[in-house]
Amino acid sequence: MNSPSLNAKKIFADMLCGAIAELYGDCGVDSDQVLASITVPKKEFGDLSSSVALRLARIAKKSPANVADDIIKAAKKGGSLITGLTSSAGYINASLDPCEYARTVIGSVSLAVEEYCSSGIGKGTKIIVEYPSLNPNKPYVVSHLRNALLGDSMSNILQACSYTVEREDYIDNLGLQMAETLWGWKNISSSPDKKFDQWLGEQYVLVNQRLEQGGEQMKGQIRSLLKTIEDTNTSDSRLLREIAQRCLEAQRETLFRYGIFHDVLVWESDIIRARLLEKAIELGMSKGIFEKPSQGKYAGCVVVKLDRITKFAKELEGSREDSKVMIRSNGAATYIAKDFAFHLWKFGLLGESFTYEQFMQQPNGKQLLTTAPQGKPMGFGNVKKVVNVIAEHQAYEQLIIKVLFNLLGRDDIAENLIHLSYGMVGLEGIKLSTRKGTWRGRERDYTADVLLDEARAKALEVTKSSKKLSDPGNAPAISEAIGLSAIRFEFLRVSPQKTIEFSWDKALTFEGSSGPYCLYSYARAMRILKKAGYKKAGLDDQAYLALTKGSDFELIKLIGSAQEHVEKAASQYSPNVIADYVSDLTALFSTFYESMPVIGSEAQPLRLALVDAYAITLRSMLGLLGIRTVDEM
RNA sequence: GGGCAUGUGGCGCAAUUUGGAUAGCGUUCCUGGCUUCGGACCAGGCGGUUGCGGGUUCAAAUCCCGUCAUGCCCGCCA
Repeated sequence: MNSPSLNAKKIFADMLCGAIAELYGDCGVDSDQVLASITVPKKEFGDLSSSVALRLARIAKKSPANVADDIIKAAKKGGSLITGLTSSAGYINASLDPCEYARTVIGSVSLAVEEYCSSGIGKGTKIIVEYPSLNPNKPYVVSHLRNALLGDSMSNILQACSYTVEREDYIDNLGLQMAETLWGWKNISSSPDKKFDQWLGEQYVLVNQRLEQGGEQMKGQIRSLLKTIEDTNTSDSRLLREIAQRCLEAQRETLFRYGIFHDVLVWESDIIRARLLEKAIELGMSKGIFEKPSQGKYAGCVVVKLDRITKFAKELEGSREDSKVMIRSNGAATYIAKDFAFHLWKFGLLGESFTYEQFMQQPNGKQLLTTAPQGKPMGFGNVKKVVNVIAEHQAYEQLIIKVLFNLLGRDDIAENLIHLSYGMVGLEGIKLSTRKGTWRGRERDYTADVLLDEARAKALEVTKSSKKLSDPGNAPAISEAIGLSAIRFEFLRVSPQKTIEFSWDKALTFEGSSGPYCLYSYARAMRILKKAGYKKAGLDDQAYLALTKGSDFELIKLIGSAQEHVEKAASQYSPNVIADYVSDLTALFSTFYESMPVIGSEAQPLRLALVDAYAITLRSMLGLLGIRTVDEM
């Protein structure tokens, strides 16, 4: 979809460039800079504004105001869209022909419908988004939810930009946490009496409580379990995979309720089994970036020396060690080694490697696949770009992976490895720990399940007394959608790198800039269309003459910039750009709604088409946040 | 010791990447507005030395230097 706002800017930029070339020749201000100088100003200054004259003032040795006037005089008309240029305080302001621009915007929306907000910038590029990679031994709590929602929304946004997206979830089924979980399974006599992930998470807390009370014997048992689960042929490792499987299925129920889906699960144990790790170590040895010291501190280990890096020197300055261990002296791989192997695979440097089978059918109609020993190759991986949604406290580890690619001479890959880092979620003064069990609050558990239950319950209080529902029986389903919108919006409106002090009450706010307000706005728009018996049809040019230069045109301009916002959200890896846009859009619609009657007005055909364009745009932008609209509430 | 992130009206955020007009939005508080398409609403008002100090520039929340505060990280844990 071509962006109407970007097209308008380009026309304006071309006019400016022509004039600048004529007046100043090759003055060092190129067409990209001219385009970048154009913004949407406050409406009293016009529809578009360029600050390029301010920049040129020095070169031209004139005041910015004179430069602006000269450029306006020299500018040739570039079609009928831009009707006039004026200067003010050195800025060059352009006015758009409202009817023509409205025709472009409304025409584009009604032609493209659901595709209206999408962009082609990622066409032909495969990309992996990995999220949330929660260990399969606990329920989702609010802090994990941020990861899952960011990953889901980011995937939607990249898809809207025509990237081919693989949604991947890494299942960390080896390691200490899982060994502890297995110990609990074998030594604490209790059987699951609730949702399995919740129950397993509670067991895990019990194990940790016992560990704190000491018990060298217990610690020894866990250490030995840690070894046996790495060997895929032991009964313990098979038992643990079953436990993990059951936990995953329970966790999926939560994710599905939140509308979060994946394409493939990649198990840590399969990385070992498929010999990715071995291949990675061989590659590192043969390229000379790994070494195996026979003496000194790292005797018997495989390490990577960090003193040969050609990038990232600043970030690693002052690190306490100049080497990172890949393989321990006892032969066990470190987390970083496995992650490195995984990333070599992601970028296609280790070939196909995995086989897959179906894990389950998802409610969105798509299969969820999983790596598996007796499956078949499916062609995942081998992508150009990787986005890892991982908490900020793992930034150092993510940096090391980039460093390893740098050492391999593959800075191109390092640049395409994106760590979508996000800040931690605090909870009303409590630091959430799944180990200590602080997610089990006094009044409630701070799990994603409970949060959505409460959000739905709060929505239901309002919805059940609503007189607007065509069928009161729909209230529960509508309330679930409203509750979900509140939560998703609350998490996604903040830029990822900020920490969130999560408040149960604030997340369930339905007023102001919030998910439910967006849904409410959508329902109002749908009501107008329904009452008017709106049928989609092309508007004749006469209908556009009813346009004013008030909130109707402001709304059209904002709708016209949807793609630009989607592209910005994608290139900055910031779903909050979409949330901000949706806030502005809904607020502007309210202004329009209050000040410009639709039904019965002389402008009815135009305004109905505008309401329809608004509804389509809002629906697809909310869709990028994973928020689904309801027609009534 | 070093690195990363954050710091913007009482509270929660945007604008910082690419310097540009009076720093926007939500909320709280105050004042108005429902015989007219949905009040989960709208209009108006109060509220800011953009942590602090320098520098660059015609122009700094934005760039540079320094500094303070908060959080996280620098393991043969994951």
